[in-house]
Amino acid sequence: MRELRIGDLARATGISVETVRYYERIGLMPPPGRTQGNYRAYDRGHLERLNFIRHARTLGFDIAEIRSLLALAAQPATDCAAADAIASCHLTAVEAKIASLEALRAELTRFAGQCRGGAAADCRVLEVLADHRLCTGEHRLQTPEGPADTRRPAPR
Amino acid sequence: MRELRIGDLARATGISVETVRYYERIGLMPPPGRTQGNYRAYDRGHLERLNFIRHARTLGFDIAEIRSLLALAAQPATDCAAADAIASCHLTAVEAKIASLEALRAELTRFAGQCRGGAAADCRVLEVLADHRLCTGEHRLQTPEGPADTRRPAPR
DNA sequence: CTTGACCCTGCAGCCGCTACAGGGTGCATA
DNA sequence: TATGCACCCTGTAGCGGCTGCAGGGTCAAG
Repeated sequence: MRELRIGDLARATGISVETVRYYERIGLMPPPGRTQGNYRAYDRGHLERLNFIRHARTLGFDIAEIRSLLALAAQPATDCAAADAIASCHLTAVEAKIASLEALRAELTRFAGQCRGGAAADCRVLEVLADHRLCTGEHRLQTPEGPADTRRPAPR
Repeated sequence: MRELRIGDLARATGISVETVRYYERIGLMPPPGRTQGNYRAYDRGHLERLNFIRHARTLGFDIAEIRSLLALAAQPATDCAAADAIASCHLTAVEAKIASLEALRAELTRFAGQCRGGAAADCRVLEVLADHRLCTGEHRLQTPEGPADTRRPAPR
């Protein structure tokens, strides 16, 4: 099988050339051999490793986790429990993130899209942001009697 | 009401002192007045603005969105539709993120926590990462650094 | 007069890339 | 042989949204 240039590797995995070089720089990919013209020359092992990395990134594992998983995969005799622990821990984190985003969605649906076309002074969105207690269901305008913007305008 | 030091503002909003200074640096907070000892001196307007920012960040708005929302809030006469559009757009993004995380969770639950205590060579987690097609239900071993087999290289 | 809490500026680092600039290589075509 | 073009190289800087630190200044209490 022919040697692979970095662009071949990129096309084969869907990872950009710059990112492949970045992975090498941070030690996630081993430095490949070089051609006479100083081009990186990859083999099938590199391709498989990069695919492994891509799959793991797609699943949301961070670089440190991937490093550990690669180390475990490189030693087939070790106990698999460590790999399972990483995955389970990651699953828990994903579930937590989903929960917090769902809470966010609940709050946003409470006021987004409720525009009645009025002026900003009556805007439900801006009201809620100005006084977060409104999120809990109350509905009162917070703009004080004086103009809300006695402060200087934001620079820039 | 007394002037507020940056630490007072931080305590009152739950935003760190460093972050308040950062918001000033990027023009999200207007530069406050200074005391004789060159301390920042904030007033109630600053406190309200910072609370607005915190609420918006809590809801996941990014800095650019917050800048727009603040600009709209500062001009009570303008049409509120713009604010509503920002919020609705953000809601859509949140929903998309939830959907993609749920897909992730589905994949992860398919193999995380299935450790039978064996060696890494038989590890379901590492198998899946080495050959993502396994996610769809197949079950065959493929160590990433292992000897080249007859599997064809990934297309694309 | 000293202690300690607070404040100041400026800059570097985090993560995971991404995007240049400024040059070299390799192959097909005129 | 010359030319063009796609590809490759190194190095560096930037993104967003902070966070942390060094090395100093200020201020009120004891």
